[in-house]
Amino acid sequence: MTMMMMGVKKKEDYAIGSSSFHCNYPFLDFSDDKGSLGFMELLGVQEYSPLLDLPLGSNMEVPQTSDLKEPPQTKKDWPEVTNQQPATPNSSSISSASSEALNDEQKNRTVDQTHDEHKKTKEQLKAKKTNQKRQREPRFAFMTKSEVDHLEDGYRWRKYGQKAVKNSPFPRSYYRCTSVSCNVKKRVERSFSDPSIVVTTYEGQHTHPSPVMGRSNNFGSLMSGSENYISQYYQQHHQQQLHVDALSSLGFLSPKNVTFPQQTALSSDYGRLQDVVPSHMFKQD
DNA sequence: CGAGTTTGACCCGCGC
DNA sequence: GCGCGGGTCAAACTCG
Repeated sequence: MTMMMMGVKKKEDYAIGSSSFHCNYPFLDFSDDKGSLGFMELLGVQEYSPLLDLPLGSNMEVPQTSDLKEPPQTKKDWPEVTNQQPATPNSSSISSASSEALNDEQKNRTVDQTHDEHKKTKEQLKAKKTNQKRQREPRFAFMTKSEVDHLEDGYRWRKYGQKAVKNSPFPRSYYRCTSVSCNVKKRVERSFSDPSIVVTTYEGQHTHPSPVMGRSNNFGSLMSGSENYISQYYQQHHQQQLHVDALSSLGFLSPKNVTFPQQTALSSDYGRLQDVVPSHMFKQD
């Protein structure tokens, strides 16, 4: 699907909520697709250094950087959760109901076994922690204006947690890619300062193609459409190869097919999608 | 019945 | 050492 089929409108064509911040990012219209998204605005892409967990390309224009909940952190160990599940889920769980049904001997045995398992797991984790320098997966935060929290992006996700965010009425949801051996995670949360903004943070690389890419897919369309814009953005910041790698790892674009237009094609107001997409591609009302 | 969600408990790092 | 907050686990639950 192309950008034209998807429809692109200028921001000023929309009035969403009470948001009043200035934005130079593309505004994508899904209204002529059959999906339920309606509209979605890509507000910014934030990349994080895998080593320091600090945002890269810090001069990127993001409306409200405080919306990106990743605090600037120094070298901090990154929890190594992938493939570190307890070996025996059943024995590691302590259920009061089941414990009551057991006699004392069985209870003690079960508890001992449970403790052993916990101890084992902990020791294994500890050993790994001390022996391995853990490295963070690259992370990218997408700020989008959307009516829905969990945006369809072409991959299947399983929610594994939800936490209340401090100083925010909106919870943060944790998702993991459902594909086996794929450890990509993402966090989704709404901005406290502007509830119409959804901040999606991706972490890791998909080890498989998108299961639904190729079919009519809203977010896939968005990313294929906005990849040009994003690529150009990073070209401006001399990080094109890094970002191409990153986006391709997320399944958003194919490095082979990426072409960078001439630098001169970019105006000083490079953030506008209008500047990177021929004007005839815009749907005018 | 399998896949996905909910949710309380737990772990861990960090700041004080 | 302690409390707080972020992140994850996993049993219970829901849904198709």
